[in-house]
Amino acid sequence: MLSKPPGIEDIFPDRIGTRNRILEAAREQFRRYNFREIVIPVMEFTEVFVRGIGGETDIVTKEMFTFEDRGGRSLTLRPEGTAPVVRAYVENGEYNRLATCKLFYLGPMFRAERPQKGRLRQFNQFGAELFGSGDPYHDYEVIAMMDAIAKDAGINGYTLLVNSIGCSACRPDFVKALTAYYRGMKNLLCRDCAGRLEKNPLRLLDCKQESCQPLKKDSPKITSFLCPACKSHHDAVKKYLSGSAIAFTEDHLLVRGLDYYTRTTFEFVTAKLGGQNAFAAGGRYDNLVAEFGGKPTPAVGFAAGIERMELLVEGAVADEKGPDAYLVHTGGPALDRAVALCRELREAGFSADMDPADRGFKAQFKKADRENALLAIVIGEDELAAGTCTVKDLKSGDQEPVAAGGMLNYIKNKLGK
RNA sequence: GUGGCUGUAGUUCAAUGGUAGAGCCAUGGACUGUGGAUCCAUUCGUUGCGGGUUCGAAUCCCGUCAGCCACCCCA
Repeated sequence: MLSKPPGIEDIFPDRIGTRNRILEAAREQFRRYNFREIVIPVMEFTEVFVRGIGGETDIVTKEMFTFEDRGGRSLTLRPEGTAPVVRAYVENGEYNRLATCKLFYLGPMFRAERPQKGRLRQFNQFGAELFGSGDPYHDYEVIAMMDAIAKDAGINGYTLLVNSIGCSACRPDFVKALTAYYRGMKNLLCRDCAGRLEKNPLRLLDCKQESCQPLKKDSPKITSFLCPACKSHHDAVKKYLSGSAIAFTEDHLLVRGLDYYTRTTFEFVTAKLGGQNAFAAGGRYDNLVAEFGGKPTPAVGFAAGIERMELLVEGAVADEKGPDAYLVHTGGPALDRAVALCRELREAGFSADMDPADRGFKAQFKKADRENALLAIVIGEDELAAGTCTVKDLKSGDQEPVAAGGMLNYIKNKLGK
C-alpha cells in the first residue's frame, strides 16, 4: 500500500470543523484590522530564505526541502512566510509605494524536521505583516489582533510573552556582556550551550537544560542595555497592551530563532503542546526590507501554527451539518422520482443525498441518520399511487404526506430558508 | 541529526513460546415501508517487512521500515 511521507498528514472531514473555526476567526480579525490577503508562492529561489531567515539558522542549514529546477537553479519549499512576503513586497512597485501596507497570508509551510507532537514537515500557518510603520502602536496592533484570533478560536490558558531584543545600535553591547558573562562559567554549560556561546549567544537564554537554569538568574538583562529609542519604543508597546487590557508577561529571556528580528519580539505560549510551547510568534523586523533591496522600511508581523492551534481549541467543534434531505425510495419508478426530486432540491439550493442501490428502508434510514440529515423524504409504492412524498423530520420523528408539486415550498418552509 | 517507546481486523485493544480473539464501526436480519435503543448473525489478518533461534514464534534475538514521544530547533 502506498503511504504518505513522514510528518505529512491527511486532514479528513472530522477535523475540518475545528480548522474552519480557527480560520474564520483569523479572517474575521484580519478584516477588522484592515489586513488584506496576499497569496505567495509555495516555493522560492533558495536565496530568498538564506538572506531572509539567516544563513546560520537551523532552518536554513538543515531543515529546508531544497532541489534544483531543470535549469540548475536552487528552489526551496517555503519554511516560513515572512521572507516570501517581503520579497513580494519589495518586488511589487505598486504596494511598496503605500505609506503603510497590511498583508496577511495563509497556507502550508515545509520543514524537514523530525515529526513530533505539534510539529510536522508540512504544516499550515497564517500570518500577518505590516510594512511602513515603525510606530509602537503597530507592534501593539498585530499582537492584539493575534490575541483576538486566539480567543475567538476558543483557545484559553495561554500566556503572551513580550520582550525587546534591541536594535543594531544597542544589541551588540548586550551580546558582548552576555558572552562575557557566560565565558566566565564555560565549564558549567551544557554541550548545546557551549555551541550557542560561539554561534548564537542570544539563544543561551532559552536553553531548557536543568543545569543551565541557575546560570540565567544573574545573566545580563537585555532591558537594561536598550538604547533610549528602543527603550521608549518598548515602553510604549507595553503601555498600549496594558491600556487595552491584554494580559502579557515581560520575559527578558525571550529571543527569537530567526535573524531578522529587531526590537519587539513576542510569543503566545501554552503548556499543552508537549515539547513545543509556542502556537504563534512574531516581532518587528526593521532592517529586512532593506536587506532585500527595498528602500529602508520598518515592519512588524507574526505567524501562527494552525495545527498547533487545533490542539488547543477547547471542546469538539461540531462537524459540518448534514444534508437537508435524504431520499428514501423503493427502486424502479420510485428511484426515478427520487433522482428527479434530488436534482430539483439541489437546483433550489438545498443539500440532498440518496443511495441509488436497491436497499431496505431500514438501511436507507440508518444512512440518513448517520449522515445527520434533517429530513428523510420517502418515495415508495404508496406515495407513487397517491402522488405524494412522505417527509419525516428526523429530529422530532414526526412525518406527514406532502403533495409532490408542493415539495419545494414545503421544505423551504420547514427549514426556514 | 540523536535518543526512548510502540507496531495484531477499518479502528481501539486482548492472546504463559502451543488452534489469532473481543468491543466499536460496517453490512444484513429480528421489524416483508421507517433511523437513534436492544438482541442475533456476517465480512475484514500472510500479527509492518526480512532474517535468525525453536519440534513449534504475534510472543525471544538481529536488521529494516513506519508511528508516537522527547532532545535539537521552531508555528
